[in-house]
Amino acid sequence: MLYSKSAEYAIQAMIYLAETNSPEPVMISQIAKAYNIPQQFLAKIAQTLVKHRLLVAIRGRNGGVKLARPANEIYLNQIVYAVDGPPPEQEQCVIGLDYCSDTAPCPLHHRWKIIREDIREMLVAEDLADLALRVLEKRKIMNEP
Amino acid sequence: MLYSKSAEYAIQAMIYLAETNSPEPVMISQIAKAYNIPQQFLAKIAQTLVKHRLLVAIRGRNGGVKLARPANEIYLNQIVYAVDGPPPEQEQCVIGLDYCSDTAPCPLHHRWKIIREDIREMLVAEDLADLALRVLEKRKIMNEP
DNA sequence: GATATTTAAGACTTAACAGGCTTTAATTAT
DNA sequence: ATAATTAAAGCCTGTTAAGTCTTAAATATC
Repeated sequence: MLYSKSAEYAIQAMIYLAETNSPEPVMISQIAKAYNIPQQFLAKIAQTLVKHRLLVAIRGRNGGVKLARPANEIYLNQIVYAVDGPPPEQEQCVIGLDYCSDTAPCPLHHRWKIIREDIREMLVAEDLADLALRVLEKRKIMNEP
Repeated sequence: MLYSKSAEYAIQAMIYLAETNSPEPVMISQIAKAYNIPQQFLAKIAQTLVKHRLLVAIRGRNGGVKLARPANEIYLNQIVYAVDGPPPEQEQCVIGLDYCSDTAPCPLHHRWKIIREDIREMLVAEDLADLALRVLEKRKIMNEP
């Protein structure tokens, strides 16, 4: 809906790294197992994240990946942008009209604009440290009977 | 974003029919030209809309398609549903977690729930008569110097 | 009834996404 | 040095969305 499956996996993996918060690198196989992500596929996604400097990779024994900077400095939109590519220069009309603007709006323009902005804000506002914390809370709830 | 390209074309075509508001059927080729939709592709989409009783098709000379009922009784979500298929039984978690609910929510759950509901409401609320009217207004604005 | 016109239907092509498999390169431990 | 381990990189496969092409069926006009 908001991003590709690859971006979804990327978010999960980054959250996992923020959760464990380990100074040592974490193996991709371990992340894949924890979130049930196809390992080879995640490996390729990780490469992209390394290239975009969201992850740092260490090869060889005791290798793995870790966050390239503190979790509270990494935001969802950065991850999505890195994996799915940059958002379109010009906003696309929601019903696909060639021309659609504030002054000559399509029927859904104003209503959609608000929603689109809400989505943008959500992805811009949420950082990995926050997300990891709330995932841990979720685990706590789920482990209670 | 909200629906497939096919559904987008379907919406455009249905709006066109609501705009012209003709008791006579309108040829698919004419609709395709008006909204710059690949004709054969639109023909196939139209078949789907006929099967879902949103359109009525008349074959042969002077044939074409027309709305199966008054424009103000056709809503966007019905079109999207017809073309893209029914929405999933269970809402998918926005970051792809296996289990995610109000009581054990993923980090984005509450925030996303509101947005998702806004989208649903938009598609449920807008009917073709309304949309056609606003498209006509748009045209008027665009034809002014 | 023959013909032209229009949708219906199905096979086919193309591109992108999701995922798998194998080899290479880097690094650590022995 | 050598072997083991781990990410990097490349190529291959399956699936789906998007779009094209061809033939069949229905219908109005002549």
